Amino acid sequence: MAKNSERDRDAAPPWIADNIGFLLAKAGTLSTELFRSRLERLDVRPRHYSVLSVLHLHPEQCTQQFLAGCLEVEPSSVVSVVDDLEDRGLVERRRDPGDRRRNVLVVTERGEELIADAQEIAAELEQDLMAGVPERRRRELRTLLINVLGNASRAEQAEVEAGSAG
Amino acid sequence: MAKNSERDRDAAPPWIADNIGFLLAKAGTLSTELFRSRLERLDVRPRHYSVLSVLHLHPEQCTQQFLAGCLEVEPSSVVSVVDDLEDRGLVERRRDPGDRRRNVLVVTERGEELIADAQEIAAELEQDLMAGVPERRRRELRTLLINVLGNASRAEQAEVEAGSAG
DNA sequence: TATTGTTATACTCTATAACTATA
DNA sequence: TATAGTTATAGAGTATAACAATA
Repeated sequence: MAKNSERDRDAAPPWIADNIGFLLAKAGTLSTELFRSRLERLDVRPRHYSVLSVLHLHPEQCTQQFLAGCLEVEPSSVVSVVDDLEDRGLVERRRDPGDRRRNVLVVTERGEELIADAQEIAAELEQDLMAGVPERRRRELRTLLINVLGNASRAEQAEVEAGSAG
Repeated sequence: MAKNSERDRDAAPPWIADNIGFLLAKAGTLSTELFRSRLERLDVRPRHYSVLSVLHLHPEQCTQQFLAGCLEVEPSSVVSVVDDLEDRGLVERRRDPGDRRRNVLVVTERGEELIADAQEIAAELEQDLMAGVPERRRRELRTLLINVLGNASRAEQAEVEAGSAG
């Protein structure tokens, strides 16, 4: 791929430029891969950062079910991420005394330190991805992406309903 | 996840709204999944559409290496996609007489028919994803995403160079 | 019975490296 | 020697389904 990287850096191939879906997919995977490689020095991956972010912003009574809902993944997928984080002493599982089925997740001090470092990396990445784009445009991109997210969720929901009806 | 889908449809969780990387990743995977599910009735997946699109737009002397370059994937990843397409009679591999290492890929008539159908699905999906967004904003989103793509490629390149230097 | 978390399993996508046949 | 394509293999990420403990 080395042969093409120079061209790729200068301009997107013309055929992709008019396909929003492809642009979104490519931008998503590229930025995730970049984030992954920069997170390596903290020995965590994007999914760990996602989980830690949610915990950081919802310090009270955060269960694995809640996490799965926030991240829109299956609860079973949360298990291994929390396992990793717990093994590394970044979070603790605590049985909820009020409902002993539940694990309440608590970020440790080391966890908070790592979150701070990871947030720095995330902010830096965002600066790099948005280089040359004025703040107004950045806000606009955010708004547009949230709009796409909403539309996509609606479309997905419509398909689910059509599927169960037909 | 059914319990959360209603909330998810109405508003993105607040913590993701200020993280461009997460928004990009989510929008990318969501739109790809949606595209995948709509392509199902043609019995192809997004990757097949990508390959067919490139072939459609570069009808002359398109090799697998060229494809890999356009799609920014490893040449080895192209093989199974072309296998699928050839098995279904949508493309043909033809040895380049001028350089017998090369396969020149040719879209069959059936392939062109499928491309037309798939393009319709892609256009419809784009309409759905962009619902409520005026044309001017859509162009802007495209421009911003291409900008992100360029920045990401540059950042990736910088890391590769730093890695091989340090 | 329903729900939380867990395990086992499988599937998709992609990358790496070793191989072949040509150049 | 280098390049085009292929194969085998492995890894990440995620989903599904069955299960245990608890409600």
